[in-house]
Amino acid sequence: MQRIVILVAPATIGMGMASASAAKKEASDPLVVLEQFLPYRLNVLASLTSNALAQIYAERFGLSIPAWRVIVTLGQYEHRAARDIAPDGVMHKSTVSRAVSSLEERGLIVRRPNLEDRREELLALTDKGRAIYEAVAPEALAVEERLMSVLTREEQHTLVGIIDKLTAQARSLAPNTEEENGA
Amino acid sequence: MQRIVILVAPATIGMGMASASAAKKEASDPLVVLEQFLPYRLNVLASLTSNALAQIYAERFGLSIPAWRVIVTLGQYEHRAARDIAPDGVMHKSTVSRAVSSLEERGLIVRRPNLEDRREELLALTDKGRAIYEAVAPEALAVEERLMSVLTREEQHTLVGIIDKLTAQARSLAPNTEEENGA
DNA sequence: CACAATTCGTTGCATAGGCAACTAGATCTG
DNA sequence: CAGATCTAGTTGCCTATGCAACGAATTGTG
Repeated sequence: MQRIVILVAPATIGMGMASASAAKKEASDPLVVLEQFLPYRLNVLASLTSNALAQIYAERFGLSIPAWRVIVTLGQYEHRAARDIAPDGVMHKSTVSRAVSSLEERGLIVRRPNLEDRREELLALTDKGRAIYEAVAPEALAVEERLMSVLTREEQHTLVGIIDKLTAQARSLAPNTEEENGA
Repeated sequence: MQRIVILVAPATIGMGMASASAAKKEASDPLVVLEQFLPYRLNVLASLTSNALAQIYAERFGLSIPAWRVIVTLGQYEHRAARDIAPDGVMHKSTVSRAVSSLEERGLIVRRPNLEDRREELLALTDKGRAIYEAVAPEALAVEERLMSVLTREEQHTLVGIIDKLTAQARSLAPNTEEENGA
């Protein structure tokens, strides 16, 4: 089912607002139309998407989104320090720290001090953690698959390039903190 | 010295990734590569984008993102009930309620009981509120403009269609309540 | 008309997560 | 080597916000 956005042409200036339907009347000259504002649309899409996933992570595997990101990263790289969990600094280090603690308590990952640099600890999945990883990953991929299935091959390909470009640009527009900037 | 964030732009699986640390060995067969996982990428992009905007809203105008959404909606529709603020149910009603209270306290909007249905209240910008709207809206549009400027015309056009499709699909994948956070 | 069900909006509660201060360890400067 | 500076990770604090219960008003059903 397609959601239809009806675009109403700007109303004439000076129309009375007496009737009840006035509540939905457009202003004379809206500067911004929220439903067309790209950052808003991106947020709506991202939220819907991660909510669908978060539901799976939480209900079926007891994982928060930060925890999922730790798990999947450790499935990807056998050993990682906490600071390398969110490669692009998307998660605040305190968020990672708490996710790691919680996963360790549940016995899904282990921390081993790095003898070459004792500030950091190397993380790795336990067997139990790997089992969860192997159970949740296909489900996550299936959701991604179902999402993308509404796009043509060409659109899928284009989208990846667009996201690359926009992400790089968005990064340059947020001149913020350089490091573990939360996002 | 300064930590360098390495941006890998192309979507192709990175092999020659110049890594700073030795602990980046890839696992034998990662099921999911986080940096290529679409929902993750969408979240990163949406977060970066709304962070850039949130900074403007907050620092220059003292507005939270929910407050901005209320303001821009009232700039678009002269009178609206609170429940129609987030047309697609992206904001939880309690979030809207709190944003509305805060904006009213600051004298940026007024609430008027709807005599035809006294459960709801109609909201409207005050002059002060409209002034802020007229100041912040162009800035928001400028950010959107700068974001989109890295895309070709065709990509821009394609993107809108893609977001429409993906949003509709994401909605159908999250059958339950459609409340959402934002940013 | 009475009463159940629904809707709008508010609020108490609990939790997530950003921020900043802190500890411990490493690195850089002289 | 000593002190300054930087980095990894933790934690207290605080705000934002989802949830659910609630009151008030409306609508639907008999």
